[in-house]
Amino acid sequence: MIINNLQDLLDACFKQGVDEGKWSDKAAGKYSLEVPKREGQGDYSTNMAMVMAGMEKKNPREIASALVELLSVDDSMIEKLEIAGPGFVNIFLKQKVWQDVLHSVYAAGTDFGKSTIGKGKNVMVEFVSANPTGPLSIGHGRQAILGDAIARLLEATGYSVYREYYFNDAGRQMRVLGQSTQARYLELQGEKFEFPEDGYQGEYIRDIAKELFNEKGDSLIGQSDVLPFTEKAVELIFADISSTLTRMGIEFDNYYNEHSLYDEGHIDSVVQELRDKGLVYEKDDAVWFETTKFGHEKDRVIIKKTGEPTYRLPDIAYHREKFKRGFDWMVDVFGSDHIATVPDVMAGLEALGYDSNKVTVVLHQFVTLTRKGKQVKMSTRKATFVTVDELLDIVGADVARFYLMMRKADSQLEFDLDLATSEEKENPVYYVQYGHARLCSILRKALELGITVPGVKEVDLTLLQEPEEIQLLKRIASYPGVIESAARDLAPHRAIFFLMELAGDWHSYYNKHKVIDPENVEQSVTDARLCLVTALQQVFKNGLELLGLTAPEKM
RNA sequence: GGGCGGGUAGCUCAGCUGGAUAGAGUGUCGGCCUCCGAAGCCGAAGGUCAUGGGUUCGAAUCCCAUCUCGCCCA
Repeated sequence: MIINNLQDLLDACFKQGVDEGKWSDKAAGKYSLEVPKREGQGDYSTNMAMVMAGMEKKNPREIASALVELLSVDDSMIEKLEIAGPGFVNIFLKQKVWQDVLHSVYAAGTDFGKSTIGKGKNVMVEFVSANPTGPLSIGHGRQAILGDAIARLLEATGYSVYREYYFNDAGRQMRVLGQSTQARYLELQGEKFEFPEDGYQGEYIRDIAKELFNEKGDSLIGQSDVLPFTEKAVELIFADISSTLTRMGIEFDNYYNEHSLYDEGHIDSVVQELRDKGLVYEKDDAVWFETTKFGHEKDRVIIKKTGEPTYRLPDIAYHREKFKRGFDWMVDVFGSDHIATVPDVMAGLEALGYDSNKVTVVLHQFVTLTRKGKQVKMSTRKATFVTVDELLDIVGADVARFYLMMRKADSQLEFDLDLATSEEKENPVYYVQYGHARLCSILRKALELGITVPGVKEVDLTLLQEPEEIQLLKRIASYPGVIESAARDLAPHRAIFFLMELAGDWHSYYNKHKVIDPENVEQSVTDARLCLVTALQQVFKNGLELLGLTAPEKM
């Protein structure tokens, strides 16, 4: 990559300065090389002179001019050097550097943008992990898309990725689910029924009851055990969830049942192990874990006096299993309402001798849904929510995906249903996809006119020198770095922003310059531009598909 | 009361390890199709980066305090 080459050159110059006694090595690693925000400030810029000025007690501009002297030895990349402002050294590169980017795109093809920084490492991404109590809500949808996008980015940077969905189909929550289903079943047949006070009121419970009636008739009327109701509900709800995930293009490698932690004795063994290490004690008939030994303010109960574990215990046990299964890195994608469990799990893992730094938790804020300018309150229990399925019915998978990964996880995400459902509104998804379709359209046009698209080695790339062309080439060149940074910081929204910027550059170019125009554009220029178009199409496609979006050829 | 996250243009939000004159989309206003697709482009207006201190060559970014919104825990 261009910036890497330049960084190497800069480092070499810094070292040379040290060797020649121009300055000390105190600033090593402290200076940076970045892309200036404004036009006219170079393709790249370094603050090295300013960083050193304080340390060396010298005038920054003097240091800058010494640096410029060292840098100017290079004549392969650098066109021009400037000292500017308080002591920036602005570096202008030769056009050829940008034009040659097309060679990289052609050579890499569908792999352009991918890297190998994660090669040889196994990472598990745990996400969604919704219990089977109802259809996926928009909040789950955000998590599903975010988790999947993170997984895709990690794959693109060379990691071996394993997607896991963790769930619990036992306990009080499930009993209430069964009771709710039973009540609807009885109601359906005109029998007396008692709806649980905190039961699930959604319409889907009635559907499950109907299904149960279709299968079993009235044979369950006298049934006192709720188990058959719970089981049917779980079965149907899971089928519903997994079909929703499939619609969004999400597949898991594994569904991990919390219950297996009990069956296989992992819960007991965690308690035993903590006890052996003297980190557990009994008080008020409950079992406590001494989290204060890990810097927490108070100890935590792990087994209540009823004998039931608190949620912390299975969470710790589950994560210990992840370690035992040999993952080098574990990424957990949770809603911000799970924040409280995180420190406890981390303390548990430390207590058990594992390195909790290998677990990264991505917490995302909630999705607020607005409809006709008003916020829609969401609750699974009361069923006052829009499901992911309904959303997909309305806007389709591409729009849903795009919107749900457009924001960084830390920000609340406002999903305006009116905007998303209106077909007249302009939509950033279409803006990007249209960019791709437009490229395809030009290539179709070339085909119609009998113009063959030349290979990148057969054209004169120096003919790509319009400012808009250089801008596009720079944008293309930045793509691999964007993907790398998005993966490193688990921030898919950066890839989305890249696509919007790429589309913006392309649409502007399109409106100003013609690719195919035999009367006004030289054949050699058309050839070079067709190569640019082909490369752009590749980058659009790579970027869209990397994020699970489609790249339509026509719209 | 404690913890976490947010507060940047009318609205929704970017802004990466501190950098030069603050960014996009949308909305508003004004232009552009005899021309490869107008789901597009060009231009204009719009800001005390919540507030007050601090750190330094330099702060939307880091530190402290305050206000405020959301989530969680007692």
